[in-house]
Amino acid sequence: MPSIKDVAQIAGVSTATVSRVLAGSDRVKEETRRRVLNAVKELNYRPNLVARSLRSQKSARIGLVVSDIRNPFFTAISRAVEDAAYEQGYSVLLCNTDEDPAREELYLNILHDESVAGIIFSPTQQFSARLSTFKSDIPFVIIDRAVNAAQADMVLLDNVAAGYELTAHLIQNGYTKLAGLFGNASTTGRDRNKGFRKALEDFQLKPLTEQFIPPRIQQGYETTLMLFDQPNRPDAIFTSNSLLTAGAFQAIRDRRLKVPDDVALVGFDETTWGALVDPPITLIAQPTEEIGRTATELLFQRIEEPSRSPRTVILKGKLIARGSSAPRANK
Amino acid sequence: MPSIKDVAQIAGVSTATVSRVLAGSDRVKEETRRRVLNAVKELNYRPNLVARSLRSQKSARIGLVVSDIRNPFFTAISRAVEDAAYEQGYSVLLCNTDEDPAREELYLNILHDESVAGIIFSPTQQFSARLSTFKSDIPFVIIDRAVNAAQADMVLLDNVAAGYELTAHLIQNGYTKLAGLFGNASTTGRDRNKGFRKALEDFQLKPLTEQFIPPRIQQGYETTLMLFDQPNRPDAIFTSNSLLTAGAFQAIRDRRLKVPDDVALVGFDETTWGALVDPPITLIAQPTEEIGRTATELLFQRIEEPSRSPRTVILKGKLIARGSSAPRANK
DNA sequence: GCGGCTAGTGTAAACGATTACATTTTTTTG
DNA sequence: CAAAAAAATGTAATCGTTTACACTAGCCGC
Repeated sequence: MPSIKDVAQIAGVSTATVSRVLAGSDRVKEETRRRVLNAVKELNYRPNLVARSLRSQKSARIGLVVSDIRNPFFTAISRAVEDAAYEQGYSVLLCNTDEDPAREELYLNILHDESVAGIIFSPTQQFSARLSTFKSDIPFVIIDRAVNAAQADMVLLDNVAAGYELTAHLIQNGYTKLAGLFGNASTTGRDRNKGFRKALEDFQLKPLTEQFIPPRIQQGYETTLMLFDQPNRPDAIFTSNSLLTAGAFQAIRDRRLKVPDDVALVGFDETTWGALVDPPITLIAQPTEEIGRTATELLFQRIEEPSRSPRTVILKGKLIARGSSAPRANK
Repeated sequence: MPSIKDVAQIAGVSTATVSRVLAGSDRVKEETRRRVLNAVKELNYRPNLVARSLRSQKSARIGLVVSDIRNPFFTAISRAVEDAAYEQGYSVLLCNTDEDPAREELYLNILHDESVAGIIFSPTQQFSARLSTFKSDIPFVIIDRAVNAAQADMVLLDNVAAGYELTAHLIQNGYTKLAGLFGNASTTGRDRNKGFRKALEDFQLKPLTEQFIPPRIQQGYETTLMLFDQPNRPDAIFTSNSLLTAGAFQAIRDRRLKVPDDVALVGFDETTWGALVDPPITLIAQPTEEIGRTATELLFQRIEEPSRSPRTVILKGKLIARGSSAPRANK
């Protein structure tokens, strides 16, 4: 493995000069630069990033901490972050917390030890609470979930508005007995619940029920079955993320109910399957590409200038109305 | 940020001793060890992995290079790899090639520069061809796709057998005019095609058509529409991966055809949606957790002992028969 | 009582880059 | 043309570890 010394020797210069050429400094004669670049090519030299990192006390790596990579939302986000990062010559360390605060702590430590330049992070609710006490020398950007300790950069969806819009859509299409399934792992579920309530209130309705449960397919499934076993059955189910939507959909099928005639179903996040099932699912699509890209850009800006005042970017979701919430037939 | 020097000073020993304690060497007096550990705790010292990595010329990072993180198969794999790696104290650098050989090369270089300890890699077909010439000092394990240059560790599905089983299933259920959609980016599609052909041959049938196309939803969609425009329409469609399955399914819906009465559909990989659509999709499920875990273990073994003879692990898929290929009604 | 062991510890040289500072070479200028 | 300024390059310290080697102290056997 050639090192900078080998290059220096071949080019007949000092390592300092090689370093300068590679860093793109302009304080180097054109002819020297050529000699160095030739030597680099000849040896097929590539600088050792570990050494560079140690000496310069920074690295071209960022960490991405998500709560479940199998959630299509986070898959899409990580894809976007990775693309944006690589465009800037950064690589991405991906961490999966499974909504487990202990794993969150573990991974943040690891990322710290790895000297990442920054972290993009979707924290659990438990962690958010401690975030104010968690003072970090590493720049970070929060995505998807609001945290109170507002001295952090954030990229969020306007969840209250989205929840409102989705609920209003249901009501306007004639549904009145609404049940809500909300993820309990983050503020996202709570905010979407706020919008849900607000819409019901504005239309002078009451929610049939509101369930805060772990954001898992299985939980969505079980809870939905349970709803159907109640005497007063909902005519529409609002789910606050795609895993719950999938679980609810499955439960509806297993009970051989018709969507939307027996029960309507709406949720969040565009997935492969949302448009494939029959009927296709009405949902609020999040601009995942934009969220990931914005978060990455915000992070780079903060790395650049650590003391800049924190900013929060709030993006709008887009209602995609489909068959699962079609206007209610008169009964 | 405390360094090993600070710890040494507080404990009243040399940095060498601190290092020995941390490395778990036994050549350290019990009392000294206690003093050092106390100092570590007091300072909340965490060793700098970059420095360690530079000095010891190894790192606790591995690279995972997949062709499309949005493919649920790779999502599941990366999840499994990450879990297995972290159990050993390793972190994972995730790279996305999009089936693009240029990006493959880029990322392999980056991983090399980052001094990863090893790489888990699903190469494109183009790259596989060059793999024999690509001699790397970094241990790596190939997953999902066979490469000819057999001096590499591999973890593969028995794709020929899986293709055979899935095809035989269709035939036994009464379908005779089979069309096959195969991904053209890797050997996977080709191997599954082999099984497809073999089964047809064994049952003395001829394929209606075989299409090798990019493994994208859009391609699956367009190709399927095209099939329906041919005079001789298939009564069953075999797809070699879940993105093609999704595309085909969409095309079938758009043409308002009934599954399986008008046309049956089978594919690969368990996805969230496979069981949700109506009818649910018959498929070969891959043991993703096992593939990821095995690959990671193989990689650690090779890191441990670089000269060991390469081994190939071949795992079996599991046929999950569902409605989309139900026995054909007599016509 | 002395050479040889062993256990425990310290000293200092790596690892491969960057960079402050020093030095040399070239150009400008009065 | 000499002095000053600017440009180009080199020297060597440094980042935070690990580790080969050296060293000390205590103990053993003869």
